[in-house]
Amino acid sequence: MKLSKRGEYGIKALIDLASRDTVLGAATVKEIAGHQKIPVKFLEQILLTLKNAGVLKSKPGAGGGYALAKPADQITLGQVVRLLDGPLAPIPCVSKTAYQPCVCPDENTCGLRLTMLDVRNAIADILDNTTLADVTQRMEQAQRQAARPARRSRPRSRRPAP
Amino acid sequence: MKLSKRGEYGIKALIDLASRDTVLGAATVKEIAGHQKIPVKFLEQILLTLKNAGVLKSKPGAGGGYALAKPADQITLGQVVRLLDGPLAPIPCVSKTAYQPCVCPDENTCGLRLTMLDVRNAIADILDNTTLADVTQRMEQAQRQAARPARRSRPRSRRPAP
DNA sequence: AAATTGTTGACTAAATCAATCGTGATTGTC
DNA sequence: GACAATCACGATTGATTTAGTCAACAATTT
Repeated sequence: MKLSKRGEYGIKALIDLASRDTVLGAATVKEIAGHQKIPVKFLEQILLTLKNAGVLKSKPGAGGGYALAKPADQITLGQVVRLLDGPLAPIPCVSKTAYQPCVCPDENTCGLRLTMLDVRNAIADILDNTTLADVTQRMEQAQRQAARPARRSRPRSRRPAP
Repeated sequence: MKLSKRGEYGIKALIDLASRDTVLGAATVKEIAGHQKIPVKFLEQILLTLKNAGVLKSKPGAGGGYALAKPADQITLGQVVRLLDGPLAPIPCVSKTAYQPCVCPDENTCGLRLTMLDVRNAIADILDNTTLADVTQRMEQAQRQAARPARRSRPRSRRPAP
């Protein structure tokens, strides 16, 4: 059930790009790699496939680099994970985008399939409804909460021990 | 985000065992492998680790085989997947059972982590609350529904074509 | 036009996962 | 007690994924 390094690095790079000032525009592979502790050459591969898929655009030459090809609220994590990591579904017979039949005699009564379908839907519900913009917004919110004293840890009245 | 073959085969084997008549008791590796189309030798490994973890018990020799070590409603898919496939969490820094710190400067404001934590919780909610008994029960229900004519496919009054 | 900076693509090495093979040890039956 | 069935274990092979390298190619700046 785990996300590959490819997917992890790809998302981190996209978040990095999305949380930059939009005016700054392009960032170089080296910058992102250094900032996010990602092996440079591996990141090149990843950004390249993201570019070929239309998620990123790049400008070669001096002063060039990578930038988002569309607004951050139009890029979902679901798209990205599927691109870099393959289908979200734990097993192919519950995938919507890369369905493959399995060997069981009847898919509609297969116990494994029924449960894994739930899992797939739960994952897809989250990732397909979370955009890069959502993520950066949530990060900023978390940073604001970290800055001011946390409300939850405020001491509250205690009951006397029984 | 995918389930390994090891996990898939393990769950299938357990479902197979759980849906047998409890009186029948043990089933042999060969039987299960044949029934579920699993390579015999691979299944041996899997059932062995399930036995060592206390999920299965085995009786060697003629007339022997594997059986559940405890009632089906006390075995959750979460346990099984973790045993055979490792932690449920997509990335180690959101795992409850196998937490590993990640490289990001602050885990509490890491965008990737925040989203993947949601995903982990969604997966765990399902798998840790689904027992083998739940699965077999659901299978029987699906079979009953498949047997009688489906209500949804009943022909209904059609509108005239425009 | 040359130098610099950066992308592109092909290729290789290491690690993990899936599956198989061979053999030993244990139990029940005749 | 001998035989057959079955689990137990270690080692090995092959495929896939991950990671990293090298050598070209493209555009911008001077």
